[in-house]
Amino acid sequence: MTTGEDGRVRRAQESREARRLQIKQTALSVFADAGYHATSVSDLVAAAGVARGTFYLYFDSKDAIFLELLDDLTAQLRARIVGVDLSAGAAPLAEQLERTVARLLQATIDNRPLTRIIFREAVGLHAPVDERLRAFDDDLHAYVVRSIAVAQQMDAVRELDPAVSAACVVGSVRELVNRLVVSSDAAVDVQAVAAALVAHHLVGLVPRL
Amino acid sequence: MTTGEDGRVRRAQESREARRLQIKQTALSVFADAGYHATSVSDLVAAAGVARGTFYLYFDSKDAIFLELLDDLTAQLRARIVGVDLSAGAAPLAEQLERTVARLLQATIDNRPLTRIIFREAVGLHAPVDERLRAFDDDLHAYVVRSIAVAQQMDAVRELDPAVSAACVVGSVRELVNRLVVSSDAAVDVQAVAAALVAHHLVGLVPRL
Amino acid sequence: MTTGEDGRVRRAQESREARRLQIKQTALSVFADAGYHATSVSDLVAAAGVARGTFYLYFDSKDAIFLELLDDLTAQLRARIVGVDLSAGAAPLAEQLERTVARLLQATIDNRPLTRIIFREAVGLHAPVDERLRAFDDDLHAYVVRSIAVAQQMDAVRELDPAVSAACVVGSVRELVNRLVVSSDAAVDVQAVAAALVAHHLVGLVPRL
Amino acid sequence: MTTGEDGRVRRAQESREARRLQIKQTALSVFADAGYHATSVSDLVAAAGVARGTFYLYFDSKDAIFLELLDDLTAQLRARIVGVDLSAGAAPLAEQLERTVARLLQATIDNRPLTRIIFREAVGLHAPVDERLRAFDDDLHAYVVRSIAVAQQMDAVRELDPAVSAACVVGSVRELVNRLVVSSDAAVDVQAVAAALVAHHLVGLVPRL
DNA sequence: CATGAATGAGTTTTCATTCAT
DNA sequence: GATGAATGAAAACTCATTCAT
Repeated sequence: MTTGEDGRVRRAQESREARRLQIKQTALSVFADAGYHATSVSDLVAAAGVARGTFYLYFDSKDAIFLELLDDLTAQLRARIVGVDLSAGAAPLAEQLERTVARLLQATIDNRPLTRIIFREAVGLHAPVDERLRAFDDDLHAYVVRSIAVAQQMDAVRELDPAVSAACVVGSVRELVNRLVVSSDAAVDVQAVAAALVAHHLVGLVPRL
Repeated sequence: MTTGEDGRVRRAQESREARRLQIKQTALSVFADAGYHATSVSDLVAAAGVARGTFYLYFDSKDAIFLELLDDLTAQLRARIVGVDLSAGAAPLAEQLERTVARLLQATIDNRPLTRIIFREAVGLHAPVDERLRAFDDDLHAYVVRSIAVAQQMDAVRELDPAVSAACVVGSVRELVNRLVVSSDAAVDVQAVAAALVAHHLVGLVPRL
Repeated sequence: MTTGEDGRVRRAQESREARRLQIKQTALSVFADAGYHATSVSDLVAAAGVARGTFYLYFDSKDAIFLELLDDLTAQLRARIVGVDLSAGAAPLAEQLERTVARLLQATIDNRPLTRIIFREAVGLHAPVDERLRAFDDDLHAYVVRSIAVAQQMDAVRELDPAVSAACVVGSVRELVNRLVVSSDAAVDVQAVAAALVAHHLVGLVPRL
Repeated sequence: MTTGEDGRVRRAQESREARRLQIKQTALSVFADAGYHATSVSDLVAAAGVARGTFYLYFDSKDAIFLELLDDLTAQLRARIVGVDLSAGAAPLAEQLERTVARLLQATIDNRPLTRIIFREAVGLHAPVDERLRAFDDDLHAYVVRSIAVAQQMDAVRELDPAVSAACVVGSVRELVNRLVVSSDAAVDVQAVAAALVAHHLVGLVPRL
């Protein structure tokens, strides 16, 4: 192998990646518009401007490209979640939680098409998709359960059932994403929503005496 | 027409209804196991033990039977929701809410297969299904928003954003149904879960000073 | 068998015939409106107000009732055709022919629904129908060929090819029936059309010197 | 694009056209043998030796290919009809008409399978087919009516009802096509038949004094 | 005789995937 | 690597006919 050939190989690989990305991006918008089932491979290749065979050169199947898009979103969401810092000198708990919730909401807004796909019809498509979504949901739930348990040991959180409270928190975020991102095109005041959500869960509906 | 013929007509109608119900029940379990898209009319008739044509004698289409099953559940759930009574002498708010939540959870448990279908893949199937689920979700949300607003006027509920708080409540119920009914076969202590959920939303996570 | 039973048997047979006729008449109008292929047995029994099984008590199949209706028309048409009388003292040839043509046209007008069915789609339905229509057409053609041949021997008709001339006569009648009865609902001056048709064929288009 | 690629594209298009034509030709013979209704898409693909999907790659539906075949024939027939030239020095009227009739007959003989389909069952199949055949028949009739009217003004044609005479002419051609092309496989002396037909209509059956 | 629920082979059409060029 | 014609299994749905009641 000469250096010249290395360069050629590299350029070829870059070109491959670019083509792959292009197909993926156009697929994302087609899936978001029409939905998974209503989207055919014909639609994907037409949108990407490649031949049917070319599609299968880059992706194993219609499912495979959908799973990749799905993994992209869950990876982004996971990256947005950071643990709370309960040490002295850290920012107040409410503020920390608000930042995490706001980051999550913003990530779903930034990926509105994909979020829509997942919320609107990803579940039940078939096993691999279900598994991923279940796993993401479980991870999120487990993370909140752990956080609550830790806080309870520090007497920073009330002695409620951590599993139920965690489900309430996760379900609240999910529902808000559904209402704000999936079912509507309106602009969202992410900070305000995050603040209201955190306040709701921290202090509850009933006013203190 | 003689009495004897009336009897024949009646028996025939009963038999028709029985057959209809049988097809519907078996369809329910097939849909719940395999999902809407993965279920073909062939699967439905095989499960019901009738010929293809017989299915179409009782239902217009695969969609039609699915919509009927869907309407059955949402009707049941709607019937479970009753307003709170804030007048003097009424049962405590928390207790009233716990009862409603427990009734809802129990209804979903009693209809586990159908609940699964709806939670797992009803959304995004196609317009009529989406409309019904959106309508149910919106009704639920609007109901909670109104309840919160009334309670706020009586100073029984804190001045939080009612829309966000309602989303939190609805989302919490939805998530718990998802975790307890859809993703698991385990028995559920409905009363305990309802109590924990209500407590979470009423008093919040942070202990009072 | 007693006389009383004979009476019962007779009444039963009359009732059978009446029911049969009723089914046939309603079938006629349904076939005429919707066409053979677009008419289902369901349509026929719904129109007759009998059960599906009852239909098969009186007719072997959907084809069978159609064939009967077809035979009714061809029988009527055959009865309308009478030979010309070329003996001295008979009515003029033109007048005799006009009467036959007028009778034929009138018969198709009197049976407009059935005529429509046959002209619009009977051919090609399947072998038995085709055979009957071919047979009727051939009979008509043969009759005209014979008539022309006889007239030629008497020097009453020119030395043209009798087969071609017969086809012209039969085709002319057929086309006029098609235009006047099948494709239109307008009233028809049967006498005038018959006269024009006979004149056309007897003296031709080119004026004599 | 290089010349080589141009060549590939061109060959591909030629191959596409060839395949399309092959399917169409085999469909023609299947339709002609079995009839439209008795022919299923399965029959068409079996005859063409292609997969079911391939058929739909080239034609939208069973109706679509049938309509194409139908349009092919009516286009051919329309092209065969030319107006008569009544100016001084033109060929005799009878000769001109004989040529047109002979051309029409020959065209139907050359397209025997398609002619059979259309004569045997095209009418009443459904709206689009009916419209085309009605339009063709009406065009033909209107053309003959106009020709007769013009000739009448020049005193070249007798004062008969042009609509009836036109129906006679069109019906005669139709009937002869039916007898010679549809109902028989025999060879036809097109010239002789055309001459006899024209003579029949020009001078009529009754000899001049 | 009359009924009408049940049948199941048959229809048209779709679409993810392959492979020769 | 790229192409796109070809595949064929599978889908939803229809309807003439039968037969137990």
